[in-house]
Parts: sequence; C-alpha cells; structure tokens
Amino acid sequence: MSWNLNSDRPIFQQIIEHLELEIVQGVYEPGQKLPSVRELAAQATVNPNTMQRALSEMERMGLMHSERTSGRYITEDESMIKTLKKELAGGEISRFLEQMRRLGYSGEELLDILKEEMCKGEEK
Amino acid sequence: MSWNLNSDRPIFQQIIEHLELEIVQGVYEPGQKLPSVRELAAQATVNPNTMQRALSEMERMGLMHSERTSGRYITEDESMIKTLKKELAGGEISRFLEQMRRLGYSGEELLDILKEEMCKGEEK
DNA sequence: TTTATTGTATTAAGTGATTAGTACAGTAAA
DNA sequence: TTTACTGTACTAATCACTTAATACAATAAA
Repeated sequence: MSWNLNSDRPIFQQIIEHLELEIVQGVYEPGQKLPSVRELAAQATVNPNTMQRALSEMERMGLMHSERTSGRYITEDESMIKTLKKELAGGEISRFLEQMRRLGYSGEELLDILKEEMCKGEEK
Repeated sequence: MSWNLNSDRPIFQQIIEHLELEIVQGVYEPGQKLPSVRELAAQATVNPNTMQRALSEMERMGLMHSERTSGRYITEDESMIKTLKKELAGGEISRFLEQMRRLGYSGEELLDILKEEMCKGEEK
C-alpha cells in the first residue's frame, strides 16, 4: 500500500499510523523482521531521521523492538496487536459518532445513511 | 462550546473547523454579525493574527464576508450552509468507512458494532 | 469633533518538523 | 580480516505555524 503522506499533520505521526495499520492488517506478522530504517525511509520517500523517529516511538509503545545491529522486529505478542486493533477501531467509532452527532444527525438517520453509503461502495 | 484546540494540527485549521461546525449547527445564523477578530481571538485564547487567518480563509470560501469597519457577517446563502453540512458529513462518512474497512471490519460487522455503540451512548 | 472599534498589514522572534549530511559502534557475511 | 549493513546520534539549515507588538484607514458612537 502506498504511504500517502501529506503536510497536513506531522509526517512521523502519519508513518506511525500507516505502520500500525499494516501490523493490524497482518502485512507484518508477529516477530517478523522489518526492512531497515534507510530502506523504509526510501520506500516512504522520507528522511531517515523522520523514519527513525516514528520507529522509536513505536518501539516505546512496545509494538516493535530493535536488535541493535541485526535489525528491527515486530512484537511477538499477538494480544498486543489485537488490542491495538480494538483501540484504533474504538477511536474511529467514537470520533465518528461524536462528529456526526455534532453535525446534527440522529441515530436512526445515521444508520440509514450508512447502509445506503455502504451499498454504494459495494457496487464498485 | 469550548474551542478545544491542540497542537496536533495547525490551529487556524482547527478554528476553521470549529466555526464551520457552529455555522452548520446554527450557533451563528445566516447574515448574523460575528464578534470582532480580537474578541474571537480572546475567546479562543489565540493570537489575533491566527484568528484573522482562519477568518480570511473562510471568507475566501464564501462562508462569511467583512464590511471593512462595521464588522464581519455570516453568509445569507442558506443553501451554501446546507451544502457545507452535507460536505462535512460526507467526508466524515467516507473517511470512516474507508478506515474501518482497512482495519478489517466487514459491512455487517460494522453495523452491529455501531448499533451497540449507539445504545451505550444513549444510556448516559 | 472626538473617541473607540472595526478589519487589515507588517515586522520580528520563537518553536517544532523536516531534510541533509556525517559519524560511530556492533555484527553478519564474504 | 575485511566489507557491508544495522541502529543510533549529532549538527546545521530550512520551512510553516504561532505569538507579540505595532500601525493605519474607515466608521460608528459619544
């Protein structure tokens, strides 16, 4: 999947979200070795320093760990990945419901719109 | 409503989104006079320059217009406000569905979760 | 007329994100 | 041993956003 980084928000944050998504999706499996910092930076067309910052942050979160000279690896703790998925989904849902409520959409109205919108998406 | 500005994204963008929401909500009605730049800046505890930037941008969008010395007024074009509401909602919906799809949630799964989550919200 | 308020413009300073470039220590492979 | 690759650290420069501090012209109100 392409990185799709823009200048609206800090790039290192977008990188974190991108990698979190790929971990949840299983693009990177538990325990799997990641490409090197320089390799990832090249893929994302980003400065190695920026990629390093994102990876360090994810390491701090416990999502990966580095072996100093051998490389960097995804956590082997599958429950942590499941938890991550639920947290990401929960955040999306609560933000979405809150925002739609603010825009003035009631619960039933919202479900109707969503059903309709989801049918549209299926036609593609 | 409080402004709830953070440093994650440019403040002037957050101000724009906040005011767009208040216009859609009818906090500011079509044709209504807005507080002065300095007054709004004080309310949001933000520099007047930053507020000015946000307001100029919304003026460029056609959502408001300034009368040079008398003050600044919301557009009287109600259809523009309706359109704004639909655009904001449409953006929220498509972003949400896309993100949940990426996280691996199917359509039916999503509707079930939403129904459950909406019931939780009603209990409060 | 005088006063206060309006939107607007300008300059300077500070901050955080990003890039560029370089460097170092540890290790696996040749 | 030598070579290449690993994560990591550091400095400098640039850019956008924000704040601060003024300033000015136009107008409504006193």
